[in-house]
Amino acid sequence: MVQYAQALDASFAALSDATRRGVLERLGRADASITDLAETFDMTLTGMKKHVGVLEQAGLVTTEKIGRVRTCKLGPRRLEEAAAWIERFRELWDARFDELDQVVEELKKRSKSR
Amino acid sequence: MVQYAQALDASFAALSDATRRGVLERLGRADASITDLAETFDMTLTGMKKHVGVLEQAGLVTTEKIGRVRTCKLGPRRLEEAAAWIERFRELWDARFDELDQVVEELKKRSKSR
DNA sequence: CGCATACTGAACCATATGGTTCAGTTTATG
DNA sequence: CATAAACTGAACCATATGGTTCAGTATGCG
Repeated sequence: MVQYAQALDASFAALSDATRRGVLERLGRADASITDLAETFDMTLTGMKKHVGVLEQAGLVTTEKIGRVRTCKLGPRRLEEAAAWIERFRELWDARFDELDQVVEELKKRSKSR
Repeated sequence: MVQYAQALDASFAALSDATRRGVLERLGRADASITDLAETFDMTLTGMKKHVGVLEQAGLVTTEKIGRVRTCKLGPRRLEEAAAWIERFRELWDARFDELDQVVEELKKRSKSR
């Protein structure tokens, strides 16, 4: 259960940066080298490499170095867990709000009778 | 579009901590005071207050202080955006993998004809 | 070989994060 | 009124994050 939590930590943390979300979208269109990505997001090679490292660590991206070039591509579908967490939580959330809706209805009735 | 990105940053960042995810789940069951939450997660009041602050900042939680007690409850459904981003991305992801399947097929054909 | 390309690693920097303690303030309650 | 409870804010700490520069290493190409 702890590992599961850590995986979620890593996934959500990886998604919490706009540049990294952009990289994921970019890689959704086509594989790219570090240089490609660095240029697209106007950043140094070193900086982009760190972002890719974070994504790779989270399992969202895989990379392979062939010759001089490291090619980045989308990794296995690690977002399933994150999506599942949100989904599970939304159900809970909805249940909670349904409860609140009832309270609101109750208040409306009361204000009318005043 | 920038605000939208920042909202996503905040949502995902808020979810990237196991304690905060736990707080959300806890609040899904019932509203709670800072003291309640601090005890549940074995943490100082001050520490918990910071976590609640992060969740509130991200719009995932709202709080109201009545008398001495600040009551925390789930906020408006801010996770919709986050869920939507992941969902949109998953479609892209699936498309990408389908595409790759096609490329693989293409390569198989070529290698046969060579 | 010689040079350019593509990446890598170390070091550095400013700021953020996750936590603490300690010293208040405000609000019950006996 | 006195004391306890519940929170708040400031200060501090260690570590992480997001970025840079600089100095390499490894590879491809003419």
